[in-house]
Amino acid sequence: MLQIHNSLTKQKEIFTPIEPGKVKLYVCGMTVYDLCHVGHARVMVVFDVVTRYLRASGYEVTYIRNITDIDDKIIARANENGESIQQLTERNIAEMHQDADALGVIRPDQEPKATEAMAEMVAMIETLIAKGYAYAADNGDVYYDVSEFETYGKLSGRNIEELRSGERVAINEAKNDPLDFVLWKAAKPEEPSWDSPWGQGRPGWHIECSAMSANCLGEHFDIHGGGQDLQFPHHENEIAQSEGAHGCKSVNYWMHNGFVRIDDEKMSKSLGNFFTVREVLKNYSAEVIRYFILTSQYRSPLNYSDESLEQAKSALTRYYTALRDVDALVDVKWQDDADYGVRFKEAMDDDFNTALALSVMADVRQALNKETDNKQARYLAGLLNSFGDVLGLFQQNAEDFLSGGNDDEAAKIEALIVQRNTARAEKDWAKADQVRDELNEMGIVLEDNQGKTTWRKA
RNA sequence: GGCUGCGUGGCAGAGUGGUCAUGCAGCGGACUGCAACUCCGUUAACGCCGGUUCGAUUCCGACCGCAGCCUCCA
Repeated sequence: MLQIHNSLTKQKEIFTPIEPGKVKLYVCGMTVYDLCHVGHARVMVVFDVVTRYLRASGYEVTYIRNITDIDDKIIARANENGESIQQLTERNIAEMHQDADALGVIRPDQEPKATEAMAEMVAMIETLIAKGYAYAADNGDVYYDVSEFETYGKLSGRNIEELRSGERVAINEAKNDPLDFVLWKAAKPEEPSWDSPWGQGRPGWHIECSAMSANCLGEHFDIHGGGQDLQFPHHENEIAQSEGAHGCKSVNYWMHNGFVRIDDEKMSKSLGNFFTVREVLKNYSAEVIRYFILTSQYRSPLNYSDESLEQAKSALTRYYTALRDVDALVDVKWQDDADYGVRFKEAMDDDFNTALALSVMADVRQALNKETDNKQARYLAGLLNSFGDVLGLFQQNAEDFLSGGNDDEAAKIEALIVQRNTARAEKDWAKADQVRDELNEMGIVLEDNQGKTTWRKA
């Protein structure tokens, strides 16, 4: 039975969907003013695996991941670049898709954009005002009156008193209370704006997710995910908005993934210590990044380092080496496997423990390497692929992974291998080793197996 | 300051009241012309101090250290 750690209750709970057999999932996606970094990659990969596993478990999943395409940073960046907001956001959306595709992340069923949900947002704000949860200020802004929402703070484990005593609450004279948050911002000159009952303006950040999730999934849905940093205030405010406007519980299970860190510090744009996916891809294949992300449970911090990437690369190389020479059966389903399959399920059912699931796969790999019976070996390889489908691993041809995309050099490498094998046949070891050294310098490792020589990228 | 969470072997990272994680690396061996791959074996851990217990890395408490949130952030 699947258990999910619910941020709302801070404990693992048995997952029960609202509608049997169906799961409605909403994840907060990117604000598209720049390229994705490894932290964004983690969110995408984690919830990709959640979706894949739910589907493999028989659920029909509707997966929504929004795109924030209007906010302060976007406006600022577009101005800096001297381009339109649309140019900036469209380009970054394309870049994001490129990264996500490289990482083997399946596209969400819908990717709603904030700018395409203006009518829904305005309507929701009107409802909130009508119900007394929000007020229009003199300056044209509309604010949410936090004191009106009784359970404000339930997600982040705070109460209004605590928040009020915090040192960093910004002072804003238009608000009745510093804790109130903005639903609608009056337009400043030169800023993009939309019509509203409160004049020209644009939405606050939080309202878009309340509007779009309700729009795509309904007022009450199963799982809402995102990075841990969104828990407060973003998701807290989302609850206040959605539940205030709709008068019902909005989300059953809140899932928050841990941060990617560098030297024990959160990787973030504001700290400037981030690596974009694009940068990392120059040195490591996307699948290595994906494997690295899956080596830790999604709620744990994940420390980014070259060493960790190297470890992931070595581990993945061993899997592909094991898979390379076997003609895997294609119709193997891990769900039918009484040994490894059961252990894999137990791991994944326990709040998507991919780290533990990978250890099961390591056992399968070893069994595969030891297996002398060809039929059984083909089964084990198929099993490994079947697990890989859930984690989004082993989706490429083993040869392609191991050659590291060195196709242009392949002919040269093959020629050198022939040279070396000729030398070996003549027992000219000096010559054979010299050729191998030459290949090593090209970053190519040779493997002599059962009279056959294969190569891979180091 | 308030609120969360965390501290496991060289590194990464699961987990458990009393036999094993696993991966990377290391060491010894088999295989190999030598390597690589693979296999076999192997080393090594549970922040600190108390408490509960027959027994605690695992439960409880104090302490120390770290991170995150309280402001935009995945």
